[in-house]
This record gives sequence, structure tokens and C-alpha cells, in this order.
Amino acid sequence: MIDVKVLRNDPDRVRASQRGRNASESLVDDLLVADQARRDAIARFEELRAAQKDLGRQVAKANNEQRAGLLTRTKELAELVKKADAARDVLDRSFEEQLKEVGNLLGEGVPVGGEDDYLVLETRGTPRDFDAEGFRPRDHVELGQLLGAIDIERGSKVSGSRFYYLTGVGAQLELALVNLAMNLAAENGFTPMIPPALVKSRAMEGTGFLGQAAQDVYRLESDDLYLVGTSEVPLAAYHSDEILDADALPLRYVGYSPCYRREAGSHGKDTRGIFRVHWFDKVEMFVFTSPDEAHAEHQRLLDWEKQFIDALDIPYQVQELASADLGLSAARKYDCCAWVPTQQRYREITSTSNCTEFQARRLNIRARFEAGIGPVATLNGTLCAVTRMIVMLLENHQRADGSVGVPVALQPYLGGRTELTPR
RNA sequence: GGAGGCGUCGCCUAGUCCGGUCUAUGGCGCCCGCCUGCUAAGCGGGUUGAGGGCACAAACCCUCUCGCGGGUUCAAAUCCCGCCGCCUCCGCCA
Repeated sequence: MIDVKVLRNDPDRVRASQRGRNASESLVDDLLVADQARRDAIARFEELRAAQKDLGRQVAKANNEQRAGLLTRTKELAELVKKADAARDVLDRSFEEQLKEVGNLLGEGVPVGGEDDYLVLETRGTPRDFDAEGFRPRDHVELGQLLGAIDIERGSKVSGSRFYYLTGVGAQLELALVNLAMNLAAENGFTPMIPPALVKSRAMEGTGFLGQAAQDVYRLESDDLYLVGTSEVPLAAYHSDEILDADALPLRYVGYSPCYRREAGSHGKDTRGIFRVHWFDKVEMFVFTSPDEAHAEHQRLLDWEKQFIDALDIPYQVQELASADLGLSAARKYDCCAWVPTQQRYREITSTSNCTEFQARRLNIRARFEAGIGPVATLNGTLCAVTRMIVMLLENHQRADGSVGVPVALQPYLGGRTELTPR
């Protein structure tokens, strides 16, 4: 959630940062009114409670005759305290609820607008010219079949649409990619983590996934647990309710976990293949750092993502997303979008967000800084979303005969194999 | 799933049976000061966290905080109910 002080002192800034997001501007005015009401109620309660405690002390010291007289007064007071407590509770809760609907403050210079209003920061590599090479590229579904790497038909037989099996070399490809990604991160000082993919609502809510994104989340009703859509959730919640040592920051973690997404809002979109699926595995970076360092760390996360994609020799674009695409938590977000030859366009393959103190406030993650105890900043970034990376690898490195070249960096992880060949 | 035990301010711990100066005891650690060739020891003081009074800092004050949430009561660490976590044993299981 956002800082209440910013709301009080600079409501215009809060209003501005909701533009493009789904919250209306009147929400801010309602919030200010609710905040004042809540504070008044708290003051009333505290005043009464102090009086009650004081009388209670007198009762404790009094002898039996004095006690009877004091008790009638303190009984009345107890009634008042009870009422004030209830009033305070109601106002406090409704304020918190409203506050949680407000998205994070935008980072400076973030473009305001919808999903088409992103800025292209950089283009790396060159898409292949298949016309010049004299053949028509196959899409990943076809290649996956030829190589015996992806079985979509049986995926849907067993689990339904948007499910798949990775088979044979496809399964090996996942393990190779994951190992390469985990090693790269570990070399850069990240602690490797395999986190739980089922979490309580606190973790889900704290990371901002139960707001506008709730319809995309799987929930296990009978156990009140949620399937995470990204290991960002368990990694963020890892330090919830903790006070971290400021000297130990940044804390960098890299998690490997399955990701589950209902894709409720995307019926009919990307229905072919494994580009958009209900389940995939992902290697995700997550960092806890000081608010002052967050922006610089965000650039580093983007650099690590770029290194990984570079290593796999895939052409891509770096985009800075506009406000509407930031979700609740992010103050700024960069996507790396890789070239998909059969779609003739760049598609998202990684995404890195600077959530500043937004998630840390909700999850109560603080550190002892020189200026005092305060929330840390959290950041996340994809290193390797396995299914999408497989799509990109197959399509970009394919040859006319249906074989696929293995990028040099990945070869050691595939037993030295330099190419994948049709069965 | 069954039975039992436990959860107190960084760590350990007293208090819980029998509700009231608990406004939470003591030790360790840590911080400040004194003493001191240096270090250690010793002595004195401080040390849960959050929110607010309050626009910044200090001081002071108030509320909340004894795993979490309810309840009883004028009053709850203490009594009652529910939940969570940890430990031991049993059952089941990869």
C-alpha cells in the first residue's frame, strides 16, 4: 500500500498516479475523509481508555468500602470504551480496505496510458530473414511435434486446454534452461530458492494479486490456499513481519517454481501452442533493498535479464510499460519482448517491476536504517519463463529441415548437444 | 487423522494454578557513561515493537502489543472458546 503521509500531504500526486489504472480519482477524496474520521475515532477511544485505566488503578488500591463507589463509575466508563472501540474498529477497517485499492505511486517519467503506450528503450539482435534463407518458418507447435518435445494434444486430453506435456528433449530443455538461469543468478550473488507454490491469502494479498488480478488466480476452496502465479509471491512473503538488518541489504533470491494462471481475461488469445498456458515453470529473481537503492537495483535486474536472453541469442526489444500495464504494485516496469518469427512481432518474455515500498508495507517487511525503522523496497524480475523461452528458442533457431540449433551457452546443459533434430 | 506438551520485550527466563501498583522479573547480549597504560573485569544508566499527540529533531505524554482472534469482567499475560505455529508419541503415506 502507499504511504499514508503521502496521501495526506500530497493527494494530487496520488491522484496522478492512479491515471490509467482502474481506480477513480474520487477514491482519493473518499480516502482523505475516511482517514480523518478514523483518526478522530482513535483519539476518542484513547482518551476514554486512559481514563478507564486510571480508574482501574484506583480500584486496585481501594479498600472494600471505597471500591463499591468506584465500581459504578468505572462500569459506565467501560460501556463508553466498548462503543468507542467498536466505532474505531469499523472506521479503521474501512479505511484500510480503501487504501489497499490504491495502486502504487508511479515512478518518475513513467508514461501515462494504456498497453500500447509503452516506450521502446532498446532493440537488440536482428530478427532473421527467412525469405532470404529460402524457407517458411514453422511455429513452435510444429517444431515441438517434429522434435518430440511438446505434446499438446495429450496435455489437453489429460488436463484441458492450455495444458501440455514437455516430452523427451523438451523436458531436458526445461532442465537445461532452469539450470543455466539458476547458475547465472547464483554467480551474481542470488540465493537459490525453491519456494512453496501454495500460499495463504496473506501472501497473495500482500503482493497485490488479490485486487484487480484476483480473477486470474486459482484458489483451493477447501483449504483456503492459493496457487501462486509466480514465485514472486512466496519470495516476497518470505520475510513478512520481519525487521531486516540494513547492512545485509540487498537480499537477492532466485526462485524456481511452477506458476498457475487462470487466464480468465484472455479467452481466445494465444490459444495455439504453449505461449499462454495455465501452468508453466519459471525462474524468478526477487530483491529486498533500501528504497534509495531500488531504482539502481531495478536497472541491474533488467541487465541480468538481458544477459540471459543475449546468451540464448534471441532478438528482442526492451520496453518501458505505461501506467495501465503496471498492475497494483509496480511503480515502474520493464518488459523484454522477444521476436516471434511466425507472429512477426515482439512478445513478452521477461518482466521486471520496481514495487518500491508498496509490497513491503502490506507484508510488514522493514529494516533498521540510519534514519529509523521503515519499509524496504521490493523488486522482481523474470529470468526464465520456461514455456515462452522454449517457444523463442525453437522458432528463432530453427532450420529448414526442422532441426533447431542450440545456443552455445546452453550446450553444456544439454550434454554438449549442438542441435536438436527431428525424430 | 489421534494423544500430550509448549508459545512472555534480540536470546534465555520469572509470573499463569488463586485476575488488580504486571506500568512484565532476572540473566545474557547490545548501546552510552565512569574507572582504566591497552584489553578484560568492575561500577552506573539504557535497551520490545507499532501508531498517535506533532510540521522537523529531542524530550515528554497517550493508546496498542505477553503466538493470533473472540468472549467473560469495572479490570485479563493470568479465566473461557476458536485458530495458528513448534515439539514428542501413535496412525497413515512418497
